[in-house]
Amino acid sequence: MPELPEVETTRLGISPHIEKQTVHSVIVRNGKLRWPVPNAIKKILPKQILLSITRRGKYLILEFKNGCLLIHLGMSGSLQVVSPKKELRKHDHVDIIFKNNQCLRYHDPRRFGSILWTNKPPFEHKLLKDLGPEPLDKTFNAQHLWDRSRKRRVTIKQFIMDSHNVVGVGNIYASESLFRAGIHPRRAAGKVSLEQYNLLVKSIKTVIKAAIKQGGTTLKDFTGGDGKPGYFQQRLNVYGRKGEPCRQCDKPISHCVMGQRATYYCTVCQK
DNA sequence: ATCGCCTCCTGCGCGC
DNA sequence: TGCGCGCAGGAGGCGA
Repeated sequence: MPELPEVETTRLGISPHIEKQTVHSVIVRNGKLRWPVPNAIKKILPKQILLSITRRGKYLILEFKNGCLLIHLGMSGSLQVVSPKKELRKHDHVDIIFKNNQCLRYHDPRRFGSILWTNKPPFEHKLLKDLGPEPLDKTFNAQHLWDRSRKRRVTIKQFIMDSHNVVGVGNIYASESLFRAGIHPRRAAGKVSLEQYNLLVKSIKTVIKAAIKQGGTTLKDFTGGDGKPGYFQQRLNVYGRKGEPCRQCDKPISHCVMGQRATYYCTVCQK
């Protein structure tokens, strides 16, 4: 389950091999992702130069002269740059082969990810245009969350996982940052004070920065591709630790389901 | 406008 | 050891 740090690490890993390169061909072995992979890309992309790879939230944006490829890794997706001749694994659904004999290979067992094409500027695309700020941007601050949360009754956990409020806070980081901020995940977003949002924003930034740093050290080899997601290396305080002692107070970590998502917290340290 | 539930899919872990 | 079942999970879509 790639979180934002894994997506950013992926971007940094693949860019040097394929940026400014010309597409030779596209192979779609299984286009049944979250949405169908548009057949048109097989015609559109060849001979086009990949101008840049950027990121917005968990979307990778591959910019070409006449449009953009938007790639989301979903839960189990990954991208690797490999030799086009490299033996296929199960679930290697799409190859974008470049004239420098490098192949961008999309792998996704659960097929929750997506590969889309848009002719318009990418930020006008329906999936990108209403996204909230990047968590590490200065516009992501306590005032922003406080303003958006007035009179909102959704839980604070669901609120920070909503990409319209801030992008890149996945299920793991939501539990972890709420623990760091001492906020109970079930609190109504509208009842969280500005002061607490200040703590929460700091926590989110800290957790994500640490993960990006980790990702950079553990996922650097994108041409070989045996990297493990950064957060596996991270010391998790609550996520997946149901019944284990809280690292701050020793009380067993609690678990519940919120909005269909596993949620972990400490009833003593989080109010 | 907001909220809560559903859906896509496979691998894994658990129980027997 | 092997089988089958149930569940997790990102996030858009939809009905209430």
